[in-house]
Amino acid sequence: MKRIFAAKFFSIMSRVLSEQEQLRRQSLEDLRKLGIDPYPADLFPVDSHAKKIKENYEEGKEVTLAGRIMSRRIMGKASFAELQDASGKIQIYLNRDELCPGEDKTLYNDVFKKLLDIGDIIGIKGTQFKTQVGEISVQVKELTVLTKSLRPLPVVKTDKDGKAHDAFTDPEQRYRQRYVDLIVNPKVKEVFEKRTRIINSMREFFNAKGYLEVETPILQPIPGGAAARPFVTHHNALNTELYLRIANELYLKRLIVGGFDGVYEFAKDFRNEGMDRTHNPEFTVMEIYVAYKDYNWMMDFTEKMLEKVTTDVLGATKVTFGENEINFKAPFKRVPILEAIKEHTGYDVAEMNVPELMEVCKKLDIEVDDSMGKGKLIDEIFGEKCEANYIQPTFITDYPVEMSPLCKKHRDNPNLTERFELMVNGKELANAYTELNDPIDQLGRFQEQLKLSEKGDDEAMFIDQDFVRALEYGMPPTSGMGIGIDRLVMFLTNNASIQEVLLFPQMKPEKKSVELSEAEKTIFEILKKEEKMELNELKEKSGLSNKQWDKGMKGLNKHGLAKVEVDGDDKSVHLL
RNA sequence: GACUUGCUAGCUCAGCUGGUAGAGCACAUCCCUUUUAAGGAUGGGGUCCAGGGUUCGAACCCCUGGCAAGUCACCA
Repeated sequence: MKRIFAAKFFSIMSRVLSEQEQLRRQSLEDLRKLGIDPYPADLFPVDSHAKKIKENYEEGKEVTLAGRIMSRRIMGKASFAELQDASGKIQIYLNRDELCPGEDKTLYNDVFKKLLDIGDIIGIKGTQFKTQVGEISVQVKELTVLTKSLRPLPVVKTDKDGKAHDAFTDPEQRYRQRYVDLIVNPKVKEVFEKRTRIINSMREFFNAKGYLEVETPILQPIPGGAAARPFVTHHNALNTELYLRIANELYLKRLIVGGFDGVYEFAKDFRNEGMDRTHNPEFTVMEIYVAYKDYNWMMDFTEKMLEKVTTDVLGATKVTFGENEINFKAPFKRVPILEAIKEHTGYDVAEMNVPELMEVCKKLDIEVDDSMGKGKLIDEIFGEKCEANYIQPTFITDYPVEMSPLCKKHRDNPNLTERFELMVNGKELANAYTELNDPIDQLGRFQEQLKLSEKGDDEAMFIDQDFVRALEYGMPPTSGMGIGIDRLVMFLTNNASIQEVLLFPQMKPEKKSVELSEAEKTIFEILKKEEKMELNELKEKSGLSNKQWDKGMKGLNKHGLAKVEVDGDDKSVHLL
C-alpha cells in the first residue's frame, strides 16, 4: 500500500512541466519576492457577486468581489479582464493610475500585467460603471492576489451569437477533471445546480407530508431488495464478507414494521454490472415507503410529485428530451402490462403457459433460453416490443408474480402483482409496489428465488431471514416506490448520458506516466565508460530495438548528454 | 464483453501517396488609457497514447496493449 502511494507521489513530483507551467511558477516566486503571498490566509470580505451587479446596476457604487480571471485584454496603461465568481462573469477595468495613484506602479505594471494569468483568483474592490459600448463593468481601485493558478486553463471564448470557440469538449478530460469542466463550461454547472434543485423539491414534497428522511446501511451482510450483482468487500475486524447495497428496500420496510408512517431515503446504490451511457456502477435512487397505502395511491402520489418537481425546477411540466417533448402534467396513463403486450404484439398472453410463451417469443423474434420462467418471458416480450412506445409518462401495471418477489399478489389475480413501473421516453423511471407483507408468502417467494439461483441466475435474490422475521411481527399494508434520480435528472436536463449528470462518473484510473526513459539510461551507461563510440557498435551493445534506440538517442540529445558526430560514412556518438 | 471511431502544443483541431511536425486561441517580448470571441508586431513551445514490427526512412502502414466515446449485449 505504502509503495503504491510512494510511486504515485514520485510520478507527480517528476512530472515534466510545460513552458507555461514553468512561467507560472516563476511568477509565483516573483510575487513572493515582491512580498505578496500568492496563497494568503486572510478571509476576503466579498460583498457582491457578478450576477447581482448586472441585475441591480448602480453607477458608481462600490463593490468588493472575488473570482477567477477568465480573460485579459491589456492595452498599455489600461486593461480589461473578465472575473468569474460563483454567479457568473463580470468585466473589470484596471487603469494604471487609478489602481496605483502614487509613484509606485508595481501593482499594475508588474503584478497585474506580468505576474497574474488567466485562471488566477483575485479579490477586487472598485466602483460600478458602464463602458462606452455599454457593458456593465467594475473599475478596480484595489487588487488582492488570492490564489495563483499554476496550470493554464482552456480558454473558451463565446462570441455575440453565443457560439463557443475552442470549447473544452473532450469527454474524457471533462469527466476526469470535472473541476476544469465546471470552471470553463457554465452550462455544466447549471446541470448540477438543477440536479440539487430536483432533489430539494422532492424532499420538500415528502417533508410537507410528514415523512421521515432516514439513513440505512450501505454495507450490508445480505444485498437485498433488487436483482443485481453486488460489489463484495471484506470487514477486517468482523472478518466477514459485506456487500455494497444494491437497494435499500428491505431496510426501509423494517422501519415501517418499526412504526414509522412514511420513510424515505436518497440512496447511493452500487451494482457490479456493465457501464454505458445510462449506467454507472454507483447511482442514486430515492425510495419511499408509506404505511396504509396501496399502489393506486402511489401512482397518484408519484405523478403529483413529478408534476411539482418539474414545475419547481423548470417552471413548466413540459420537457424537451432529445427529439421528444415529454409532459409531466398529472395524471399519467395507466396500462396493465398484459394489455400493453396485446396492443403492441397482438398476442393475448394472459393465460399462456411457458411453452406457449416460448412459441410467442419465437414468432416475435425474441431470443429465449430454457432457464426463463413465465415472468421473465413476459418481461422480455414487453421489453422488446412494447417499452419503447411509451414516450409520455405511463404507468405500466400488474406485472407477473415471478418477476416481483417483494410485491403483493394482485387482489383480483394471483398470477399478477400490484406493481407499476413508470415508463418515460421508453425507459423505466420509477418502480413501485403494494408491498408484500405476508411473511409466509414472502419466505416462499425467497425460496423460489433460491431455485432460480440454483438454476444459474446470478441475479436472483438472497433469502433475508431477518427481513422475514420482521414481517412476522407484522408490517402494515404499505406501498413503496423507487425512482432513479440520475435518470430523472437526465430527463429534466436533456442529457442522453448519465455521465453528464454525475459530478464524478466512474472512470478507469489514468495510466501512470513513465518516469525516466529506460532506453536513455541504457545507452548512457554504456557510453559513460567509453566517452566516445562508433554508432553501430553502441547500438548493438545497447541491445535496443530500432524504435527504442531512436527515442533514446533523441532523448539524450535533448538533455544535452550525448551527440552524434558524422564524418563521411562514419558515425560516432560522444558524451558532452 | 463484442464491434466502430478517436488519441498530434496548455485548449480546439489540420497534417495528402510513408520523406525534417502545422494553424487558431493561450504563452513570451515590445507598442498601445473605455476594449469585447480576435488591438498591432515579433517569437518560443511537441514522448504525434504506449510497446513491437515493416522500411533507407513511420504521426501516417501492420500487430499487441492502454484510455475514451458511440453502437450492441446485460442491467436501473
